Amino acid sequence: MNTPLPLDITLTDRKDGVTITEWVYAVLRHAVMCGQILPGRSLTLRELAKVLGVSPMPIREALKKLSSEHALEVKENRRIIVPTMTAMKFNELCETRITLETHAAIRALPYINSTILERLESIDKDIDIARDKDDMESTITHNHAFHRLLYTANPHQVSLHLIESLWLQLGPFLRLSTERIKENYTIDRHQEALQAIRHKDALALQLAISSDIREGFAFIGTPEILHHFIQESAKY
Amino acid sequence: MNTPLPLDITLTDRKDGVTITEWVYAVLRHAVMCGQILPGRSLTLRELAKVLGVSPMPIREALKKLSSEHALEVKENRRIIVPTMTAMKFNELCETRITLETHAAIRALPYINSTILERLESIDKDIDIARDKDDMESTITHNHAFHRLLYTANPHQVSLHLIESLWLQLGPFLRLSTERIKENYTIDRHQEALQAIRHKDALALQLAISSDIREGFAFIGTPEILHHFIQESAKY
DNA sequence: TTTTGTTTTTTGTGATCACAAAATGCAAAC
DNA sequence: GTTTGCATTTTGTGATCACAAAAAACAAAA
Repeated sequence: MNTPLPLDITLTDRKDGVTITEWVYAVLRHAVMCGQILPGRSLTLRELAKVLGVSPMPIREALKKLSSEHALEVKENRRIIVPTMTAMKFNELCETRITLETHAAIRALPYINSTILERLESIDKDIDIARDKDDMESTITHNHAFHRLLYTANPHQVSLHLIESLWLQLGPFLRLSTERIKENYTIDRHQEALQAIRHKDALALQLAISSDIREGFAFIGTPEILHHFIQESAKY
Repeated sequence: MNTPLPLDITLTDRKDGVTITEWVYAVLRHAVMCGQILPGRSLTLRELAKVLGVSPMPIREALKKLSSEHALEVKENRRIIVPTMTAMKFNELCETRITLETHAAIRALPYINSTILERLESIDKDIDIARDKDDMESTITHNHAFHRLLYTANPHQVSLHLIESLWLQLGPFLRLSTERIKENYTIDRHQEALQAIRHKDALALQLAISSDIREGFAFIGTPEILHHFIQESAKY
């Protein structure tokens, strides 16, 4: 049998007016997004209910919601697991991210005013601070916030939830990159993106975003390293 | 108050091994996809439970799943409705469809063999037959099957469920096009797509798919007509 | 040691109920 | 006619329970 592995999940406070289901969803989503649960780990209603201190019902709804966003996977036996990964699927996810996010960025460009630009610059500073402190969880969160703010500048935008679904599917592998992210001295392309926004240069923005995404997964290095990561995660 | 409008939904048989929730989901999804429920219509657990002859529980799960795919919308008061539409949002949905589906088609192209090609040709014939019989529901279903088969030729494909989410969001407006689809003598671009596939011509395929999608909504004609449609649906 | 068959436990599904919040219906007042 | 206030009904949420299927644990046989 597999080791139980005690499920180290970041619990937040439940705000007023938030239903239990919504809170459970947010907690589990954050855990997946930040790679706190390894691929292949199976999740049961009663175990999570115990860990989060609620009845199985809200867990059920939250797990189902995450499953339909492909953050989790319902297997044939109805067991719910964090999806496993293949090198080809990983590549598809990255390429789809690039296609969808450059699309969203370009269509948001006309709506970006000075207020939004300032907030983007502010978030970019937060990312640098978090990275300097080697705070992985915070770096990921702020990085997502940067992209999210950019795309939602378009008030008619419909693609964010598609994009977030891709983030969720790649999430479990962000943890595996923790060790390598330092040695590789990864730097993002947000400065180039901001510059492109200031000049209202759609082509430059497209280039910046696609480079940002592609280089963000450069820690993978070679297909061999990715394959090693996948094998590693499959042990549990 | 609004008229109750008796909810005319196509009920199918429930196969063995399919859970009640899955069956309810399939039925409601098909209803939304084919525009059998008008935008703005609010759906309640107990009403649907009565119509489908099941307990409220599976309805609850199915509605939640459809909501997280943006096929339905959970309002602030927790009431679940078929989403309303704006002209700008409609446009965004179409453009996102084009971006995502051309991406999926191009990445599927290397995997299309003669077997798949034959099945695509077969489905295309089905579409023509259904259209000749003015069978709207069947035309829509076969058209989706054509696109779905094309994209899933790529075994590593991850974008289909994103694409289907867009189909679901546009679904409620397919019914509104029923009257106009005949007079406009709409024809699809599937022949061009098949030709491009035979020649392994990615650029031609991209053009065929994007034209197919764009012209598929040409019945909208002008923003004024779309606006009229939206106003019309808002009455209920 | 490995395999096979049987028992026990745990699992998700779905039904039912209690409850607070929201929607509705209806009457009195302007 | 229109608005305002209150009583009634209906709503989704979440807890609890029964149940069949799957998983796990264990025992007997090779």
